[in-house]
Amino acid sequence: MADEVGLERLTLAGLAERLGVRQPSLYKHIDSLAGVHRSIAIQSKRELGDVLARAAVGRSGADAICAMAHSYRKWAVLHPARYQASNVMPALGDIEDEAVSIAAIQIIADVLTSYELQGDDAVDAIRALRSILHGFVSFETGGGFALSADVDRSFERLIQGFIVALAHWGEFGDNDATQPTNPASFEQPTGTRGPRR
Amino acid sequence: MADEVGLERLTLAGLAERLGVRQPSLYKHIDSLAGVHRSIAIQSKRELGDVLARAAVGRSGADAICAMAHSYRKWAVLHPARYQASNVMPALGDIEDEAVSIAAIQIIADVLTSYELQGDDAVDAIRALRSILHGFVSFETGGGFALSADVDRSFERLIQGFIVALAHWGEFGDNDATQPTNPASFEQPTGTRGPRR
DNA sequence: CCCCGTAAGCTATTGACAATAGCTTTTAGC
DNA sequence: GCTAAAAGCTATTGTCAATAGCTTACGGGG
Repeated sequence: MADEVGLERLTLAGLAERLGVRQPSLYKHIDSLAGVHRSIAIQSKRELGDVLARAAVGRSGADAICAMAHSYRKWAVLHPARYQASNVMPALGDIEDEAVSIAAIQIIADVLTSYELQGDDAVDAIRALRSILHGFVSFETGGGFALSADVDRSFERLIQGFIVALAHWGEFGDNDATQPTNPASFEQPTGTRGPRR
Repeated sequence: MADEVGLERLTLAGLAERLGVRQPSLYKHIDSLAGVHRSIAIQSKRELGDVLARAAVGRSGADAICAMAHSYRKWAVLHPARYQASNVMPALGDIEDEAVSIAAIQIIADVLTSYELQGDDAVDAIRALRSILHGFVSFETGGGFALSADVDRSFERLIQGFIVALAHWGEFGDNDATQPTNPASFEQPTGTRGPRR
């Protein structure tokens, strides 16, 4: 229902109607609307993480980045509301949500390991890749690319550009790559922090 | 108020209270909540466009891209709700909204003209730059960059990476740059299309 | 077979909020 | 000072989330 009508127009009234049930009856199965949003977010993060992991298996380097990027985009376009939900930050102290959030981001981080970036260099690369993917997909799913020019081609270009930039990654920035590694572990999704259920 | 409480928690009830007025009195000045959102969006797009234009004046090439990117990010971080509003797509046929949307995107396009990209090559570059900026800023304003690593540095890295990729722009993609130019003219913001007031 | 506990549904109601109708007060220009 | 527009108000409606409290369907153990 979220993917059909949009996350913000997912109402309990409408959901109950679809289920052939009165609205208060839903509360035998859910906590609140916020709880539903949280469930969708967690499920979506898990799904996206799985999709990305499956895309990257058996690949490395630029090949892995490419495969993952295309899977990311495809999944997001197919499930726009779920994609949106996957970018909602966990509520403070929501351990389960935090876990799946980190897990999904870790997949992206892992794909970059073959470039053997250290410390902040790696953090920068992960942030860059996440930004690129999210930015492009946001515009695409939101209808922000109105021109007739081939969107597939634009995306391919963007990814190839990132791979080129990665090859030169050490050449710009202050290059004080002295921090510990495993840098992705605690980055988070974006968006307003989810309510505490 | 939007920047303080968030765009989605901007209520007419709350707005009226801040103004020391009863909620229905607001309708002497506004059409609807959707109309308020539209006004915020239009004003925000205009503001962002002006900020970008001011940043790029007197510069060209990588210098202009850099200056514009940093102004973009700074404005977005200072006015998160307005930034969000600036990415809402105009309602179908909303000429004024469409005009300011295109104008803002045109600034970004203009900054890339010194690279003399033709047709789809230029469209790809504009889409790439918009994606990069929007993706990064979305994560930053949404708290998506949780690690302690320097966010300024990550952003600088991302922009430098894009500039490097731009220098190699002809080397990847199908390179069928045969379409007419002025490619930004009708791209649009992202997000769900705004309601018809 | 019945009893009982639980799961799942229902009606009624409340409170927040957007929106409209219709009336009254302010205020600015002549 | 008069008048008309601007700006405010109360009262009300409709949608939606949420809670309270009751009823029904069902399955396992005595």
